[in-house]
Amino acid sequence: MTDAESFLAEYDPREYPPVAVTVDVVALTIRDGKLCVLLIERGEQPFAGHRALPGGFVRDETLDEAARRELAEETDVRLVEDRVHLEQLGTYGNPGRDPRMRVVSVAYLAFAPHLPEATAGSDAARAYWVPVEEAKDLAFDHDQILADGLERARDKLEYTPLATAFVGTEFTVSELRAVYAAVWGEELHAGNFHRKVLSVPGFVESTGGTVARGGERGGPKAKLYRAGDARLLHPALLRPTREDRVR
Amino acid sequence: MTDAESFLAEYDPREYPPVAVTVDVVALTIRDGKLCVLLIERGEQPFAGHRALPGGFVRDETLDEAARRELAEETDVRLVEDRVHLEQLGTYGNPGRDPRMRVVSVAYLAFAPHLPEATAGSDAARAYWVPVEEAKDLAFDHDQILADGLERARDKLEYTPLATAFVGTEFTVSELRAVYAAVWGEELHAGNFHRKVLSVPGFVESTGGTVARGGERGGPKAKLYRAGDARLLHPALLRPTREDRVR
DNA sequence: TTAATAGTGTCTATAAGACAATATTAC
DNA sequence: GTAATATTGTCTTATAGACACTATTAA
Repeated sequence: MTDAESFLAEYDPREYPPVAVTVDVVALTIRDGKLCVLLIERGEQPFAGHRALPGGFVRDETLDEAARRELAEETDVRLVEDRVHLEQLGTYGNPGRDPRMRVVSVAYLAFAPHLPEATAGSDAARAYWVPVEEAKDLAFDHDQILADGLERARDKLEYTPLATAFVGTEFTVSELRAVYAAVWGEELHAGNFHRKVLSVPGFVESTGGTVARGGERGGPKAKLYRAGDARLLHPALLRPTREDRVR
Repeated sequence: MTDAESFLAEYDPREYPPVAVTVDVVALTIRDGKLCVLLIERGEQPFAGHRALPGGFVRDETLDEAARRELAEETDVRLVEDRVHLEQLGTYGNPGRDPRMRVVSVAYLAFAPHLPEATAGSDAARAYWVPVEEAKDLAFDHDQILADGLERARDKLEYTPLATAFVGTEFTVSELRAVYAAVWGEELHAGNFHRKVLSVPGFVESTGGTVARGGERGGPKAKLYRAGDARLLHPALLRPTREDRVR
């Protein structure tokens, strides 16, 4: 009798039915100033024809590795390897969330700088970026997972340098402000934002350079920055109008 | 062929080995001014004789229900049903974290007001509260899970009214301050803390009453408060000396 | 009375937000 | 030039933290 067998013998299989473990990934990026999520089109039942978050079974690997692998299978591997921030979001395991059997899904949240159309992966023909406000009626409980992911992203923008994960290695303050605007869904005062970002120790550091040319319709050349070494923003960049979220 | 069978037939069982799903609970309370965690003594291999977080297999129930059930099995059910705050902490599934087979554990974090010695549950003889600084060398990866739970607790005290989950339905500002001191591991200035707590809308509301008598060694009778309706503290009660945690 | 604790007042430095002003650049 | 944008300045209000102070109560 192996360890695994004696372990399994401890319980009645009827009381502990077989469980499958999957990972699902909420991958977020910003395209054309809009916050977008990576979705796939389901071909089979259940939820055939519906859109869903990319995901799949966990193999002989860590959960983090499984999430990174699933993401790499749907988008450009090269980009995914380097600069994608990946963190665990939560685990969803209600009985019945998958009609076929008990499936416990560990959801991950990924933040990526502007990515090209997802066409390089193996299943890439089925994967595409969708503005988050258009991502409705997803398969399984993926509407809930997406909602939780968005809430997490909005929160973490406040007190972590996460916004820098959505831009290139060098960026302007305006680009960073556009990230906050896209994720929070509201415009921010340019002047106050600028001063605030530069006042947080370790959030950004100057490269000394500037962009090659000003904006499309005029304006000075903006200075370039890179991400600093801060892991937490202090003071934080709090969202305006928290009142509705407080009670 | 049932749905489950066809589902399982999609993959090679050698590539997707069987997985067990468990819940583990980091249950925290405050006893004698110290932050304590509920631990059990393991009787069997592996890690026989080691202490571990309470936990067990997920049955035909939600993950939340599983966590609540496991907690109830180790402590007083009546108390657990009402006033315990329970939230998902994270999921731990590295291959090899359990030497017997692949086990994915969904960890939960529980906050409870001062609880009696854990003696009422079925396995209660093995369960006891341990000051967190003495909870070392736990089984499996439970040291890491506990560390993550403590970090989460310390963070949430800052921007949520979580501290009220550690005290009774009616409490004094001093009792609340003792919670912060125990969880953060540092004393807080009584006067500033007092004014700050009362200034956060919805954090606490006055009951109109006071305690029956002052402190052991003198002092006025403190006013009593109950938890307010705020779900987020604004402004937050930030920990002092964040510098070391920022970089 | 004494010591301990609850609760308030005050002052300073920092931060947030409103808003104005200046500077630079594409067209 | 004109319009757009980057960046800085100023002012008001809110907050954090240090510290002093008063009030109340058990022993």
